[in-house]
Amino acid sequence: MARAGLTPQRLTQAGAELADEVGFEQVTVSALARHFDVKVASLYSHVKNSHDLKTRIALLALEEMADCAAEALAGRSGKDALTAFANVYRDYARAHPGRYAAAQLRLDPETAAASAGVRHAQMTRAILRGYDLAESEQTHAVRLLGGTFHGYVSLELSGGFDHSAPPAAVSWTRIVDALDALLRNWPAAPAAPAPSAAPSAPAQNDREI
Amino acid sequence: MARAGLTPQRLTQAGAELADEVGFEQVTVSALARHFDVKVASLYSHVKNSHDLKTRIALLALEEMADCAAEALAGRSGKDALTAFANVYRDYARAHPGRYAAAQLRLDPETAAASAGVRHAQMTRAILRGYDLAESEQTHAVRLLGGTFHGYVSLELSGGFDHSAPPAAVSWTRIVDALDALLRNWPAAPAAPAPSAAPSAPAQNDREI
DNA sequence: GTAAGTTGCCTAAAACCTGTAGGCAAATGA
DNA sequence: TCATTTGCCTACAGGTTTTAGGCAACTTAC
Repeated sequence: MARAGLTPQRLTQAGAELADEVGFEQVTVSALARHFDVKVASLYSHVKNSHDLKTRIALLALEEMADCAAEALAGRSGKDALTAFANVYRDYARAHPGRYAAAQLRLDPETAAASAGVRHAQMTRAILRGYDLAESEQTHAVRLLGGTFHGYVSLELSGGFDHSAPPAAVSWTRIVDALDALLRNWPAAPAAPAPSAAPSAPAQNDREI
Repeated sequence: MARAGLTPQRLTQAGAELADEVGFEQVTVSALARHFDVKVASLYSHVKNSHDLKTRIALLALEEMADCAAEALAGRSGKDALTAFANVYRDYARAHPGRYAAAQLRLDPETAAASAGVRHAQMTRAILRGYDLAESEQTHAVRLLGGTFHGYVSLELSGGFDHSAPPAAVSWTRIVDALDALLRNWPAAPAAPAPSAAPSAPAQNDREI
């Protein structure tokens, strides 16, 4: 019988496309086998298991996002860079919701460390060079940007902004403006507490619900 | 034979607990049946199907989060309210990762409109009363806060901050500080573009990757 | 060109999850 | 007590995951 020409790369690519069409959750070894018109068991020579397949799709998505971001950042700095970076993030998620969901897959530490997620974080840090932040504040700012971009896009994709005005794109622009303003006027860190002093701001809510 | 005393409520509650133990993804009708030491088919008299079960867990989580937030907000305003609200959000997610994941389930519009998610959004808006924002900017600010809180917590839970200093709790505090500063110095909206003018800032990246 | 070795896809089968249909027994209530 | 409702059951059909082992199609070496 003719061979289908399966490879891990082709499976990953097809899996990514399938994810964008029907959602990352629906990407299954069976569905992929149907797509290649091949028996399910055949795929197990190319990917270890279902989780391996999903991980490969996640890594592909992270790679693509980092590539887009790198291209968008080239030659830009300051607010221009921040805006370009933010838009790449949102545009990618909207164009490729399945891959974007894949990129959110929790990777085991070694895989994550070897992924393009690291490049992404480095680029976020590079953007901050256009702002005047103390070294000790940079990680906080990186996490703020990462969290905000991811959170906003994630809420938008899940339909959270669908039924209220204004359109999500308008808020997005204003939010990037606001983050730019925030980075230019980053609040001073509070004085470090004396070593033996009680914590200055106890958690306000740590009870079990 | 003795009856197990199943009800939709008990199933939902047990499902929520199971989600916190093994992850929302792993909550299945079968697993729940095992928990009650009952045959799988028996559950289908109480919940319509697997999706119905998950939706009920999501609604429970949204309800609990809104209750916690309401309690934390009582008697507070300004930065105090912002901090309390933010901490409720993060603390709930850390204490109940499975329920938190459930709360992210995409609900159909009617279900979402009837859920406690609405209350949550109203509380966010209430917090903004402590700041001096133009009416037209409030929705943007609500979306910024929602996105940032959700995004940060989501990244933290998925382990994104595990392998870098400082601890996630430290950045969290600084980020809430920064958001407070931002809300107190919200940047002016740019002048509205003339009706027939070209868009002032074309998207920087809308190509297909 | 052909024999040997490798690779690729196959069949078969076990285990688990979802969901439907119909049945019997326990609870309820007149 | 008898009829009805309710709750959990058995049985079954269909789908996904994963392993084991087999044969045919490629590749390579002589």
